[in-house]
Amino acid sequence: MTRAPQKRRLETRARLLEVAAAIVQEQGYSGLRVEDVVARAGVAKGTLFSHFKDKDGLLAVLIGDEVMRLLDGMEAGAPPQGAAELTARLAPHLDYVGQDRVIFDLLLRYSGTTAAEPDEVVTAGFIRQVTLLTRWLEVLQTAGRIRQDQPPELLAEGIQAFLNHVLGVWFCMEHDDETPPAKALEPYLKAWLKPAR
Amino acid sequence: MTRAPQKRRLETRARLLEVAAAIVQEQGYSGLRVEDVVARAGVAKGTLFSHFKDKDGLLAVLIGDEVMRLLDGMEAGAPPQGAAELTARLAPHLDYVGQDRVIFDLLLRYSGTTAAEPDEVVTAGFIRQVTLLTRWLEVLQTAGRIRQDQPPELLAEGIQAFLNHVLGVWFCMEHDDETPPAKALEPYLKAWLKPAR
DNA sequence: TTTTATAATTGACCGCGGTCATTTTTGATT
DNA sequence: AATCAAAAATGACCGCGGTCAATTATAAAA
Repeated sequence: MTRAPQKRRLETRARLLEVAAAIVQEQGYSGLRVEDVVARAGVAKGTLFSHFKDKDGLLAVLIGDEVMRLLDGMEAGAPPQGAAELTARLAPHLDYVGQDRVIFDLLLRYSGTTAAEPDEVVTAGFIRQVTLLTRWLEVLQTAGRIRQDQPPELLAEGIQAFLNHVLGVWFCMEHDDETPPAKALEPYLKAWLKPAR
Repeated sequence: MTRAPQKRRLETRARLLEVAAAIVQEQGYSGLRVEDVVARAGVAKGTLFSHFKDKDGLLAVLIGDEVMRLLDGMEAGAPPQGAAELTARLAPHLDYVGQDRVIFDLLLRYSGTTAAEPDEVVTAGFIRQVTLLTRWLEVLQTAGRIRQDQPPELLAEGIQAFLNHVLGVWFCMEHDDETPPAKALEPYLKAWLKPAR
């Protein structure tokens, strides 16, 4: 008979996340070192890896939480009225992911998965985002403001592809180019959602 | 006055690449360890890092070469006659990249760059692929077989986005799903290139 | 040939993520 | 209280990518 996780353990886990979030706040995602986290949390290194599969597993929870918060904001507002407005609604997401390559890499690594395990907040976020997009697109389709010849799921996943594309280009440019992701996304969305005969 | 790289140095570099390619052949990209390469090449570790920025830099050359070979094959054949045939022409690329996550990650990291440095074969390959796609799409446009309302460059880069998308999903599935990237790509291409009013 | 500046190479060393046999804590059982 | 098994935590240890001051090889200058 296996026992449920005890209170003390959950506290430790919470403290680890708390400390990690604080360090990210101070030094950015790329500055997060496992040794710092465990030191400030007052636990041994092995403990961290008993709570999270690896460093990415820890980051996934942090980033997943943030994505969830962004999605709360997106869901709260009114659905977009047209293809152009869609870009604006996605801008917060692009801004967040675009600020640090670590976020982007991690989201890419997990964002295609459909099976959601307890800790996989990232995966859950991905599913939620595609679901939200699909719902929006359905509305736009019935309103006749975008193409109707494709299922909304396909269109939604296509938008995901474009999101990642413009972000990938953004990071490869190393910010020489001053075209922010949100701006770069527009032509793709316009062409992708344009009504077809 | 700086001197040109000497013969001996070039030989060392060539030997490193040779050995690395052999090890990849035997154990796959993920099995490549820097220590093995330098051991079999008969040089010190530091030497490798004077020839390549880091491990990825070495892999980039290997993978870039392979991509170039694939592109030779693509350019040799006749251009595709329609949107559907495009998928088939891209299949070799998808098969190659889809075989190992390391390849995918590395190509993603570099594939957005436009500035090509001497060693950046990956970048050169990316540019060449987009150029080739653009040329094909131009032909298809004048033949009236795909949409004409968007510049071929945009359509080409959109295809890149879809390529990466289906590959990303492919790797996240960990091969539970039996839909190969080439198959998954089709609906996106059809919808993306479909003539619009 | 000797000297000299620079190119090329070396390998001890470091940082950091991750492991695992061992120890400590905990909560149920007698 | 004493005993015991499972859970949790520990920290010495490892693998491996990457660095850099020191050393050696090389080609031009004197």
